[in-house]
Amino acid sequence: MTTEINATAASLLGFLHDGPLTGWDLVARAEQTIGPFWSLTKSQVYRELALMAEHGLVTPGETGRRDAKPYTITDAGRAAFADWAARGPGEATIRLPLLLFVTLGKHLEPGLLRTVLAEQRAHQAALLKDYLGIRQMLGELDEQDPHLLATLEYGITVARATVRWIDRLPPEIAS
Amino acid sequence: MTTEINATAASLLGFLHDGPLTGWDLVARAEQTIGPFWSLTKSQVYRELALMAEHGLVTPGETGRRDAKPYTITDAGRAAFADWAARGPGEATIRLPLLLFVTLGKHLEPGLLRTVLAEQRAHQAALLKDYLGIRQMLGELDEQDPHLLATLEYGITVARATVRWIDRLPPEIAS
DNA sequence: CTCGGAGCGTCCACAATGGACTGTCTTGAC
DNA sequence: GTCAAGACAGTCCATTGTGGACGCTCCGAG
Repeated sequence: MTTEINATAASLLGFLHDGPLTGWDLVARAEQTIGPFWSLTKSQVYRELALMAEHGLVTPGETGRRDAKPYTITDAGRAAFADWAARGPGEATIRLPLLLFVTLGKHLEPGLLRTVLAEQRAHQAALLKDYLGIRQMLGELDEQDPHLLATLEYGITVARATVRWIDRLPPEIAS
Repeated sequence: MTTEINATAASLLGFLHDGPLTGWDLVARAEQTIGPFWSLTKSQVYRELALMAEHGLVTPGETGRRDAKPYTITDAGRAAFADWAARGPGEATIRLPLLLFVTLGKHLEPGLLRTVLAEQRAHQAALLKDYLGIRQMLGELDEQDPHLLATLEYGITVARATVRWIDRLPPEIAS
């Protein structure tokens, strides 16, 4: 009978499979790996770590420099993680204020939607450029974790698709 | 000095521009228009409606059949909406458990990721088919709100991109 | 040496989620 | 015609997620 954990806790346990990490590290790790596709806040991370420690899924180590407290995954933690994984990924949670702007376009000040779309296009293009840069770099360092690569690839795919979508919007919208 | 509202309240006010709606209607409306790109729960909607009524952004009408209580947007409500819109769309919130699965793939039972990806491919393909069906239907009814169309188009673009992404994943992942 | 900023964590108020629960009306099977 | 299933409409609560303020500790540039 393993402890039932939520997706947030599961993601932390996932990262802890690679070795002990502090809360701070975990936030950074998530940021670097799934970045925009898995939001995680400090508050959340520390809360879950404390809870998981209580349930024995994780054990805190000696606090080191600057109060850094590394957590190590336990066997129970690994079991809980496997258990969560077996239940499959849950529903996605998505809130895109940009799309809200688009669907409510009719009720916005004229021209506002146009401006916002232009900004977003620029933003997505910049993002895409970043991703491509990272991919290039990883290729040169011949870092080859296919899972990270695949996630990056998803970012590239979606950013590209978004830019193309904006470019093909009919003139009534890009008014 | 208009009341500062959050994105959720703003979305409700946006829909109310088209005429009075009950909380239930608002949930349905959101579902039909931005569907997967703007999550809204009942609890949230009723809470915001009550708050907005308190602030005079919205006025409740006579409760009709089955306790249905329609809300009408006020001038203050329209002002608050315009104000929110002028501040621009905020940050997107995204949590894709599928991507979490992919990046943590290394630590999953062998084969699990493969299964999950196959399911997701099917899911996205079905979604895409739905969207295309809706687009077709709207075309025939020559319903022509370009904003709704644009949102639909986004769904199509992303679903398609996702399917292609899955199809092109390297064999080490679709192991 | 010192002081500004990065590393590390706590805490809190507020927002969002999901589901249990309660009622009301409609409809269609019998 | 009735009555059960299920759509409509809303309340409430526990849990989860978000964002920022705050407070320490250390490092390094000047």
